[in-house]
Order: sequence, then structure tokens, then C-alpha cells
Amino acid sequence: MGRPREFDIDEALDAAIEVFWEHGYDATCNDLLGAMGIQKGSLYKAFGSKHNLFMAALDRYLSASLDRIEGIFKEAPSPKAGLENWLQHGVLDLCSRGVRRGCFGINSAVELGVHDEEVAQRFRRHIRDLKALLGRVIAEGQERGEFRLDIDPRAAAEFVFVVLAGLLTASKGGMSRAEGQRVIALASSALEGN
Amino acid sequence: MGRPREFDIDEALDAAIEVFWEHGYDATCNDLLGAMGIQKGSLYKAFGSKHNLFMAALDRYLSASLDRIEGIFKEAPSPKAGLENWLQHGVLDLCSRGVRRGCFGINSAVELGVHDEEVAQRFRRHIRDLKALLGRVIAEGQERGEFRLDIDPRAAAEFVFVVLAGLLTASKGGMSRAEGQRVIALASSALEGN
DNA sequence: CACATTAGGAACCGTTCGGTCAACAACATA
DNA sequence: TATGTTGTTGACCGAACGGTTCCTAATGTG
Repeated sequence: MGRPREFDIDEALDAAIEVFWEHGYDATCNDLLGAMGIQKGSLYKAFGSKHNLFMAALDRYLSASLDRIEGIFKEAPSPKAGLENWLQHGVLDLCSRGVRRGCFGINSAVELGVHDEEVAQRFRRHIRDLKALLGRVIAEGQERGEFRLDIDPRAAAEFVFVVLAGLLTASKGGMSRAEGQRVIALASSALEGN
Repeated sequence: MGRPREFDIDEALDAAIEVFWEHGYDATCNDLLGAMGIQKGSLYKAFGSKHNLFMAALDRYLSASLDRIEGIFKEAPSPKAGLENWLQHGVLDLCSRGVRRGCFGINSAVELGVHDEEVAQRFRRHIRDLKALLGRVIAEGQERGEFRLDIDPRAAAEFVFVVLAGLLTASKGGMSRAEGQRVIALASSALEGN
């Protein structure tokens, strides 16, 4: 009952994600209102505060991000191919795209994680889920003989995540797609044992 | 001529580095003034603007950082030992220290690099210098038989840098020292060819 | 000692920030 | 149609921001 909301929450969140991704947490309310196509009162009715809106946007981004990665691995013919697909297309796209804005989740963790325990917690949980997923993929790859057997899948997952995080960071320093591919090749060689 | 400055520029810059490192570019002038032990007029007389102060602090940090790394490699008995010293002590200290604040340079690049071309430029130059240094170390290690010969030293340097950047980022996600060491071990195996 | 020059100190400025509020509009229910 | 409830709107608020100004204090130079 009561007057129905005139905008779609998820569409508004997607717009907010873009703005926060672009400007970080210091995106102003006006930036957000413009992109979300609503007025201040509606924003505060729907989300309560700028920080709540940020958390909702971050949650939506991280969740969608993990879903996308899961999809890539499901569609791939093999664990190794999935890992390469993910790194090559998903990550390197972010690296060599015109605007080097990296990953919204990592950006947020670097910018806010130290002082915002809520953000830090979401980031830790996301990393845990992502590493669990990577661990399963790598373990399956080991069973298929695609990866070395003498490494712990969890350690390998941690390693892959670190390489991923490093690639996204290095992309802000002007790393080219070709350089990124050489790095991926070297990282792969560590998993495949030459 | 004129009244002499009552504070030391470099000491003030070191204090500013700490504040910017802790709070990012959004550290307030009051935070800075308190830490630097000076008044607003003095700050603007000496640096002109908050942004100029930030650039001066970043320059000083990056320069000192590179000097420190160079020192580690010079003191190490071999390239491989130097690389391990650097990663183990330098990097993992940052990871497992109580406050996970990462690297001031990388933090700045992630937070500001997209929109502040001046910051992006310093970061690119620093990466270039750092990779050049790493490349020389790795090439020397290859001559001594410590590293695989079938990889380009520049590619290996890029790889090491990516792993470093990833470690600093992952440290914000709660990576423990032990996990970091496993990652370093895996990365080393990629350079040493098992 | 005068004078030019530069630093220190504190009040002050315009702007913009995140957030609030009261009036009004649109729905469900009765 | 009357009522209760919720969303929308735009004016508004106090606080804090980066930066300026102006006066005073301390130096080198003639």
C-alpha cells in the first residue's frame, strides 16, 4: 500500500555502481542522483544514507561478478580453458579498455578497506568465495592432469587471485595487453609445472 | 633574506606522507597541519596547494621506496636472495602489520590514477624504473644460473611486479603471512623452473 | 637602525557536502 | 469518496572543506 516507487531499485543500483566505480566513494550525491534519475528525497527514502547505498551497490557488484565468473567456468570445456578464458578476456578487457578503472571491488577495498570495517568484511567474504571457486576449478584441473599435482589447490587459488589483483592494479600503470598476456603465461607455467 | 622557515621541509613531507597514506587524498588540511606541526599559512606558503603537497609527498615516497629496494639488492649476496629478501621482509611486513594500509604509491594510483594525470604519470614512471631494476636483477640471476634462461628478463620483471602489486592488494583482504609466503613460493617456482 | 622580504598565525571566505523536512501526489483499502 | 500510507519534490540546514587575507614576527642587507 502507499504510493508505488517510480524507479527500479536494481536499475538505480546499476547506475550507482557506475558512478561509484568512476569516482570512488567521493562521488557526490548530485552525481549519483543524476545518474540514477531520481531526487534526493527518493534516494534517502530508499537507501537511508550514502553509505548504505554504497554498500548495496558493492554487494550487487560483487554478487554479479562472482556469478559471471561461475558462468565462464561452467561454459568452458575444461578447468584450464576456463581459467585462461577468464584471465584473458575478463581481466585483460579491464586492463586495455580505454578507461582504466580496474575492478570496482578492489578499488573499494583499497580506498575504503582500511577504515571501513563493513567494506573490509564484504571484500574478505568475496575473496573467500572467489578463492573457494578457484580452488574447486584447480582441483578438478589436477584430476584431469591439466595442473601440477604437487601443489595445494588452495595455495594455487591464492596465487591466481594475487596475480589477478596485480594485473588489475598494474593496468592502472599502463600495462599493455601484450605484457599482461606474458604475465599470465608465466603464471600459468607455475601451475602447469613447465 | 627574509624570515627563515621554522620547520624542515623533508620532515614535514614525511609527516604528510603518513597522513596521506592513512587517509588517502581526502586527508583534510587540518589532519595534515596537525601531523606536520605547522599552520595553514605556512603550508600554503611552502607548497601552494593541497595537490602540490600531495605530489611532493608522493614523489618523496616513490623515490625513497626505489632507493630502499636498490639497497636491498645491493646488500644481498645474490639476485635470488635479494628478490626473496625484498618480497619476504619488505612486502610481507606490509601485509601482516597490524594496520593493513598497503603501499602508498599503489593506493594513490588506484584512488587517483584514473582522473589525475599527474599522479598517473608518476606511477607509470615509477613502475618503469622499478621494472628496469627488477629486470637487471633477474638478468644477473640468469647469468648466475639462479633463474630459468628461457624467459625474457623484462617479462619476468613484469611478472614479479604484478605479484607484488597483487600481494599488497590481497593483504587488504586479510591474507595472512603464511598464505603470502606460499604465493611467493609459487611465483618463485615460475622463475626457477621448478 | 631602517627597509625589503619572507614565515607564522588566526580569523575569515565562498562553496559544497551529506542529510532533513514539509508539502504534495499516487496508490490500496474501506 | 474518505482515509491511511508511502513516494516524490525542492527548498533548506549546519558543518566542513580548501583556500585567502591580513597582521605580526623574524631575518639579511644597506
